[in-house]
Amino acid sequence: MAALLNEMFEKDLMESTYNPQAIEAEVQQFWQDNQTFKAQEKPGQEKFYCLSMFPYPSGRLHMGHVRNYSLGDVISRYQRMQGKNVMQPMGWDAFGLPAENAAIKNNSAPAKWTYQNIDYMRNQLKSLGFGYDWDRELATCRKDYYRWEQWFFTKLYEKGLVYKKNATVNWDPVDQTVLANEQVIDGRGWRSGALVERKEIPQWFIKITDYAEELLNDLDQLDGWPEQVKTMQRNWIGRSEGVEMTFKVANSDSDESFDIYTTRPDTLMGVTYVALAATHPLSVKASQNNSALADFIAECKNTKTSEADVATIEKKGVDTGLKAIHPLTGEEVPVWAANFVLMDYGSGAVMSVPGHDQRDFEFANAYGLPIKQVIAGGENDDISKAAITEKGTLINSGQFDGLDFDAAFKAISDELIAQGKGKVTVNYRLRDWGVSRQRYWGTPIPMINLANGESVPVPEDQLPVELPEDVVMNGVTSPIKDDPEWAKTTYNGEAALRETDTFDTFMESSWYYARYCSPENDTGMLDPEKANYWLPVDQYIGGIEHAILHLLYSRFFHKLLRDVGLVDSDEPFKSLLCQGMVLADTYYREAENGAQDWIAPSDVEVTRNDKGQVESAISKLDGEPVISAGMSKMSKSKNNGIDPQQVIEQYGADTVRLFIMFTSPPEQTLEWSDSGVEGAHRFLKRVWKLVADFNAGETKPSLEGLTLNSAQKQLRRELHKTIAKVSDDIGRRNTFNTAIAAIMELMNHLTKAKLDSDEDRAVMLEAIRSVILMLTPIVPHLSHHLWQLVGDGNPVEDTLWPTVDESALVEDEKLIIVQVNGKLRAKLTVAADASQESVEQLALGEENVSKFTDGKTIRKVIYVPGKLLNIVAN
RNA sequence: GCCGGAGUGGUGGAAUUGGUAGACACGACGGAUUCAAAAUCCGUUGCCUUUGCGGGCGUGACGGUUCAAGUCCGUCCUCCGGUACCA
Repeated sequence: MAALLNEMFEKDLMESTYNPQAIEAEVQQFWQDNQTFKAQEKPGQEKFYCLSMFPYPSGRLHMGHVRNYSLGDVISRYQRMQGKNVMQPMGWDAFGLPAENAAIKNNSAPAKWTYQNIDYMRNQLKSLGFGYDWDRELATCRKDYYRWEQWFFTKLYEKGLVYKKNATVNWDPVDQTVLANEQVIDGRGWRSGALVERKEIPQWFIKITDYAEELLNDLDQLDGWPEQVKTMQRNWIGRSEGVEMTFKVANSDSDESFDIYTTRPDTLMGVTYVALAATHPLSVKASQNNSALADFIAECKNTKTSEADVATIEKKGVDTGLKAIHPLTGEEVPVWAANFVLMDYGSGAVMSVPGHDQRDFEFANAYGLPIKQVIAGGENDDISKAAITEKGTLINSGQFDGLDFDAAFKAISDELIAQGKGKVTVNYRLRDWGVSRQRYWGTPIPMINLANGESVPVPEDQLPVELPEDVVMNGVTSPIKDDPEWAKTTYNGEAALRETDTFDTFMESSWYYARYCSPENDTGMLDPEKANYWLPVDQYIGGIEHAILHLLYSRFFHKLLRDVGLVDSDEPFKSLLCQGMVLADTYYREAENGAQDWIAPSDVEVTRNDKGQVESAISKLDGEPVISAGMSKMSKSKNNGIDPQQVIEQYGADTVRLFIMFTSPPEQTLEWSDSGVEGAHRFLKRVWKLVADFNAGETKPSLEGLTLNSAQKQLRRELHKTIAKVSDDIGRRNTFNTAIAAIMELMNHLTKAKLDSDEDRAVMLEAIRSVILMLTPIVPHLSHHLWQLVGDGNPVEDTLWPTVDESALVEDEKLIIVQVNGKLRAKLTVAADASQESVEQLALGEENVSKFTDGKTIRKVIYVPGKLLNIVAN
């Protein structure tokens, strides 16, 4: 008797309270012991490679990571339940600037800081229950990873895809160092405070422009990518057809000239001046006896390098005194130096047509340069206020008058070609990829600089060029640049120096997805057989902020890998999902100096009025009011980060995952809400209770041979409608929020259902099992545990997704919406096979319908079968 | 500046192909339970109007197409992402 009581007590304990901490630890142990997520090539089975963008090991996971990886895990687990052979790996994008900054701050080495962070964050990922194959883990700062990147770069060099040229950087003249754009604040170095200058230094480039056409065209085959991302990439690559032509300099002794490119050769007769970059060789030469120009060139040194800055600065220029000869008219036009023309882009010179380009128009007005109209503007023919930028018919263009854009393009380019002064070309906005960084914590560039000034790749047998990890950061210079010994080497018996620059960290993140297929391979960059089994990635998930650079570089790298024979496919990522940011409330107080003192949302209490609107916010610490500043991205600077760890400890990983997946659709921003988290937790408790209540009964009857009443049939219809919707939402639409809403709706029906008869219990068991299975990708710990109680004896991870019973969906009645002139007037329930006439008859018989049709003529009746009837009357 | 995206109740969001605007959830309000509270359960909840049935209005702004517009078109506003060395 005592034993029985004890057993009942235990059963009761097990089933009446939801204790996520205990369950989650136990289930995670099960996955580890059973190697549940170890992935192996299985040629007979359909594979699914699901990849989330790997994190930078910044210290702790933030909510953006949790969101990204929850999405990836839900998709992985769903695909597994579709019977696919799923591989989901994880690793670390471990090189980068923050490690150097942290090392300087903490007086330690970037490597040590990085490895500590990786260890901590790996545990955090494990506590969230993500189904990764940890055997494939990689870190890009390990030499067994970056050695292959170095090897690959030397291959690209041999193929002629790598070259060296001068390029502009942000130079801190006090610290004598190169700064990232991020390190330039209001034009000054973030540490030294010195005014930052533009400086040209030699750097390595990879010829991504050789692949511009293919990178553009292959976007068309990426059906699984969001249209907006493809559009952004197309615009970034920026293919244009135009004319390249040569302008000769008039008043020069030698035969000087410069090239310009234009997509609007039709406006050529409207050129009234040309503009050169301040650092263009011709303007530099002209400045030798022109002090105003020399001053201007010096001033332009302080223009920042980022495009956003260049595009928004006040447009300034100085007359160089040079004259250029118009290639067709032979007229002389003034040559100006301008701060908005950059030497790094194109030829460093542009033709200016103030009549038909708004920037040129404003510049011409500011400096009193002539404006000539050569395109008829139609309705908008007034060029006194603005340029006419639309295409149109040529005027004031001599022999070309009357031509439209296409005809003018052809006639003018033909004329230039005939005179040997120009040609029609295709141009790309895309520029070659500069991969040199003057920083320490990155992959050393495997090149050797010889005494004669030439550079050669490091021979294969000397790879990897190892980055020393045990270093001291002085806060300014890279330790490998500081160490006089590190660069010393020999080449063909002669003393030489290694390159001390390191790669752009986008290099490492451009091929990690392929390395996961054979992470331990030490005889090659990839194992082609394994790479071709898994690649391309079936689903890639990451932030929209990577829409252009990372994704374009990875696509480029994949084509390079293909062209050296390492992979067969053309594209790395079949489908792409871009998730939005995670926001949280922000609160502040004005400090005495007027600055904003940001207060953590967890320290703030909000009071609401009886409509639920926020009335005031006070600090929990001192009870004094604080100012609410709305939602913004979780960040240190706004002190509004929510630590995933704390939420996991309080509610469990399943609650965090459910809240994140439920609150917003994946592409949108997600607004953190503590009460929303509680709501998610409440739902899981209701699921637990439903299963516990069912399990308190003894029987688990099968539906087979039972006759259901209409309420039971209705419940089964709800269940199978839900299965259909959830399958579509997760499998096709990636709208996990509506999938969860549908399960919640079903749960609201289930908690009201009876459990009196075998039939009731049979229907409920089917429903409970389906609910658990549908929740498995989202809340895998709870589902695993509940499946042990009511499942079929196999682990839930090896169970297939529930299927829709079409026969349960059949409805014998339909709801018809009745409108008069497009306004809702009645709702009718009719037999599923009712004819249009009978529906019309019924509708017109409704008092609330006839009220609006009486005394009017029915002009038209629109009937959408089984759905809607609209009576048009006046 | 340029490229891309978003804007719907008090709040997050739903409405999938132009066909019931507000599913689901949070909050708020009312009730049950409780000595009391927490937890839980039940109900109400876009705004205005109406005893009720109902009616009018309503998806950032203005205009248009349509029997019908959150959804399509045009013009604009605000916010967010990217802008090549943050990752």
